[in-house]
Amino acid sequence: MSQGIERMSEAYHSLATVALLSGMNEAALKSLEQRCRWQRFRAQEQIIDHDSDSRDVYFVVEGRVRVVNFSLSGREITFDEIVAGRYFGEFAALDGQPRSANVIALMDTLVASVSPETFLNLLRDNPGMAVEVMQELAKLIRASTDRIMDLSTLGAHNRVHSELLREARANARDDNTAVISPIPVHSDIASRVSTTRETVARVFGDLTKQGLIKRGKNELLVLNLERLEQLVENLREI
Amino acid sequence: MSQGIERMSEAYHSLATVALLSGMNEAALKSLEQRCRWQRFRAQEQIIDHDSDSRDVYFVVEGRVRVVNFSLSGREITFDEIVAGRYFGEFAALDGQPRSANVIALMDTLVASVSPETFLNLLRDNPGMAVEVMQELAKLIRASTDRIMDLSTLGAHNRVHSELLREARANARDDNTAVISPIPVHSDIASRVSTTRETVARVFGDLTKQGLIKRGKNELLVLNLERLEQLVENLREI
DNA sequence: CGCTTTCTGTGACGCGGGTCACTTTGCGAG
DNA sequence: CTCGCAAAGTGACCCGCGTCACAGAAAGCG
Repeated sequence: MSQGIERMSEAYHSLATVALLSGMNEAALKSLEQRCRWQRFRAQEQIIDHDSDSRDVYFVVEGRVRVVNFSLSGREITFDEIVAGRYFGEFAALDGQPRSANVIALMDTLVASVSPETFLNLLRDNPGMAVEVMQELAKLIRASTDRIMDLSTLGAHNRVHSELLREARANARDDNTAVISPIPVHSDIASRVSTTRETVARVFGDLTKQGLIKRGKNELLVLNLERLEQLVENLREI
Repeated sequence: MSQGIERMSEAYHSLATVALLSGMNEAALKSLEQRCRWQRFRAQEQIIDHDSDSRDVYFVVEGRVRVVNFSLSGREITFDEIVAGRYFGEFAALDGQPRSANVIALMDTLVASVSPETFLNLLRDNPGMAVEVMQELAKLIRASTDRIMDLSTLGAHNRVHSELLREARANARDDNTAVISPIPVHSDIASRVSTTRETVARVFGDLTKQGLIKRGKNELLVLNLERLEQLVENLREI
């Protein structure tokens, strides 16, 4: 139902930017490129629907996508974001079960998809690739267990702190500050840590008052990374 | 620090009951059996500590183990239980990262462990096995995302309902009832759905009053599976 | 450049459920 | 049988945070 629009299949592009496939030789890669279905999605377009029965694996060649689910009450839960060079949709291909979530393009995005058979053959022929996929899966599980721990033991405010800290660490500078850019939208953060937009706004307000963060023009400044870390640490201990 | 007790290494047993290894020929299996470290743990003994730096993979040959984590406040979060014939500890072996959780024996348990190198070689030599591991990992991720959804969208009471329903479905009979045996300990359920013992007791009390469940001598009777299902469905919709 | 839409910031309210503090029940050992 | 310890009930309290309801601020867009 979701993909009513007739979608033009693009000319072949290169899969050279896909990290998982970097071990393949040129010929094999070319051949794979031709067996791919190439599609372009615009921002907000849905690439995978939770209850469709496709099993294809997608490589993100350009753009960025978000993996989300919705509760029946409409609450949006974000699971992951996948950038160019990475892939998604492998669970269904691996175990043949229905899709576990929706995938939505966050911007204009170019993807190449392969059938589950193609994907599995790829893994059989390239054991190193199989190991890489397993490592990726292990990483996802670790992230999930961390999130379950957070949801089970932290309050909503502390989850926002810890999410902010994650972002900040990824953009840390060496002077105990960090610049997060562009400024994250409150409701996105809320959806990542399972709380409400309002709670995120309140927490950010508090942190601003305490001089820990500051809104810039197009960026969020974390002024004291260390204090933020302590904040998260301490609240875990209570 | 945790494993102070000098642990007798057992004589070699058979790995024939381990599903993952069922594709191996007899000779290879024998050889693997000899390269294993065989250990027996008594109930409540810790097999893997969250912050030890071992990377071994364990096959459960006899018994049953539980995968748990503790918040700094002492709250216990149960992630999984692994029965004889299955395995655990593969994340650390796959990605070389520290252990993601603790593993504790629930009863007298016999395990066989292999080094990460041995495990990875096994996967390289048996592509089918690699696929099986990937499927298993995918299954774990699916379970995790479900749990994250539950934690994010359901109240504590409903999470207990849905956990009870899961148990009941696994032991359903064809007359719309189910028998869960032995009776699950309230605090265990609480740890599985991230709530408190008290809340589980209250929910069970309510369900008993409503005639949905009943405590037997050594079993818990679910008297109306359908009504229980509706209960969970409806509460999801609100 | 004004107009609409999407974000943000805050106050007030209410209730779900965690916490504490006991009591009661159940069970296995002696 | 009864003692003792673990598990199960249950009431009272109370506070975190989700919900509702607006009022500003920004940011697209025609």
